[in-house]
Amino acid sequence: MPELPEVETVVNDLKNKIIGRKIKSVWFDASKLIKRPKLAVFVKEIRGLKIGNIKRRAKNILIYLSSDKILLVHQKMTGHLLYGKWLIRNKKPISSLPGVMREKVNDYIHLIFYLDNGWQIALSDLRKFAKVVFGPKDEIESLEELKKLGPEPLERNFDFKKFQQALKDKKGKIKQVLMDQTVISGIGNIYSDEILWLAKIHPFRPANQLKDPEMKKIFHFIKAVLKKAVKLRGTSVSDFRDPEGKSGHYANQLYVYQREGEKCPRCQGAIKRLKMGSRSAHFCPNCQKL
DNA sequence: ACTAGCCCCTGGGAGC
DNA sequence: TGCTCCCAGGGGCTAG
Repeated sequence: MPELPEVETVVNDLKNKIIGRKIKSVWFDASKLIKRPKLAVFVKEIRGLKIGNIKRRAKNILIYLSSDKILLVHQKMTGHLLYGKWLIRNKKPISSLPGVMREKVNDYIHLIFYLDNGWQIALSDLRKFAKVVFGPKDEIESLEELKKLGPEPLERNFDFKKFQQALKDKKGKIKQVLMDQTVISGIGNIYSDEILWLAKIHPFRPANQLKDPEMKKIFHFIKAVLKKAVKLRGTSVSDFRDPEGKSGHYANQLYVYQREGEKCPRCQGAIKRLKMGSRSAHFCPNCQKL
């Protein structure tokens, strides 16, 4: 599932490929992914727009277009933004790049933007959770879902004071607080598990009861883990792919995520998985005491 | 105003 | 082999 490092990878890759290109037309077969505006308006208004900058905000991808428009894409669980060439056969996109194996994810392409250089940006999504929103710049930027987002953990001005401030009054379990996009943006289930294991903090600890040194450790590993994951182009443990369909390399750096029953790399104890709401937390009960 | 929990969705894996 | 059931989970939404 794409978290900050995966989305950052996608944004950086797309920057090199599609800035300056024009969107010629659109194809789709799952209109539910396009939340707004109405389909007819979307198809009509996006045609001919030129791609300016591309930015990441939390796990959202913001594609700035001419005419002061923004295309917002959230990949949610299984969404991929791909750059390639596809042909529509029997209403399904088939890769048309010579020598490129037809990837499984291509069966799940539900939206294609045709560019003026003959290439395409495609949104594939097995579970159809992804979200696409298009509209005037000021309208998109003032969407509640963007405005309520917490600070970006990798930004230089996100210092320990800001982190402390963000955790203050948060009675919830630290893992859930780390994943709360209104507290800090970009962290999901995988990296929260890893951060807390490295910091030796039990995922169920109430956030506002953490001592300063503990908070410092978490703060340190938030930056360290996310930076390293960005460098390694993300984690492909479920099915993250970059725009060329390639996997990230952080998966073999994982210490606890999806390693239930395996030995803790630090103390050789057994890694546990506990339900936390509708999510699961992976941790070492020996290293991470409640 | 908060939070806990359901829901969206579909493939993969376990169990029989 | 083939069926059923459970699981993965970001975030929007609702009920309490």
